[in-house]
Amino acid sequence: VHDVCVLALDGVVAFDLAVPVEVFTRATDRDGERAYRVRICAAGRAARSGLFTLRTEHDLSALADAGTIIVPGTDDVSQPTPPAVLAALRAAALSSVRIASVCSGAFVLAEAGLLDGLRATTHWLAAPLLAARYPGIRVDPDVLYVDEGRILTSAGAAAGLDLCLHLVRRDLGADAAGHAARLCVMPLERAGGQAQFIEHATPGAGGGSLEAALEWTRRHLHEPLRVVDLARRVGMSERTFNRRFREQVGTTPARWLARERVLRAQRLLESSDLPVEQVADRVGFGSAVTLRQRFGAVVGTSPQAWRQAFRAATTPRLETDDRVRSGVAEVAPNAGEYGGRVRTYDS
DNA sequence: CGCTCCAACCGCCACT
DNA sequence: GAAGTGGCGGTTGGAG
Repeated sequence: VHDVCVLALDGVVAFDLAVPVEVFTRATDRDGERAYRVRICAAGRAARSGLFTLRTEHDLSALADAGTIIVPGTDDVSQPTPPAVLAALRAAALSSVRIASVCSGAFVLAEAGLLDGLRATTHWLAAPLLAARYPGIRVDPDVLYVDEGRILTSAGAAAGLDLCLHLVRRDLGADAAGHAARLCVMPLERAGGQAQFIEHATPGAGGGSLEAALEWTRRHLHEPLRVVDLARRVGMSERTFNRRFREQVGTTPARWLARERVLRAQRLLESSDLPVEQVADRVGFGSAVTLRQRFGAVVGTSPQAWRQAFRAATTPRLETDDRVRSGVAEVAPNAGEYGGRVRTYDS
């Protein structure tokens, strides 16, 4: 079982802490078994948090054998992180562990020197401060999360949810992530590159929500779809449709569409033996070449490699744990839409 | 890998 | 005047 360790610092934001705890404790693999072992650890086994103090069974030594470390935000980024915590994080980073921050947790990673030279994000309010304090970090204040492979950062708390689901999708596949998302009653799983600001459609106002249109589109992914036609379907000009789309979804129609097609393809690869050529066709990509290109940008690996890693990770019951972990590490060493070497998408 | 072509996107602006 | 719409055209980037 993949080992997730959530680090509780003094002043930890309860919501940031709860999100990974809930997502990872509920996520299940294909056989319905819990896929993660989740621990909360804190220096001295205790952490203050606003209205309460949290006591836990694990101290910082738990970081040493974690597969994934999550660092939630704290309420005061001007407070220096205890040296012992920084040391434990640095030591852990030397292994193959994956480290992710939520919200202002990015400041802790930065302080530990783990973000130098990397792209990263944090809550939009704190982004300027992060950039000013650590010039070596390429701070992107506009995205929900940044995946640099072994190091991931996410924006405000709700983006932490998107980040956790993203990790589940990398580890266990699109189906498991979709299931986890439904447990959270998430309306849509958002891509990392989406804007932090999304104008929420006020019911009844103006042209109305695009949600129905998105749903229709998802059901017709396999058809050739052009933006003009989608706009016509909802009775808007292409120009207005583009505008509404950016406001409500946080990205452009074509990018959203490509991502939806990739996620559908990912599921098909997991659940069927269809050749890549046919998978491409079924999800509406013009060719297998196009599928491979887009798939790589989103998932960080090739369709064929994903299928094999997925099979290897889920079929045999014995030794599943190590295979999940190492399989992922091998397949997606720098995965993600925003992985350093992977072609970036927005921005 | 490089080339060509065209859809997609977006700034600008006139118009409701 | 404020707010929203949509057409135009230039640039970009994706598909083949």
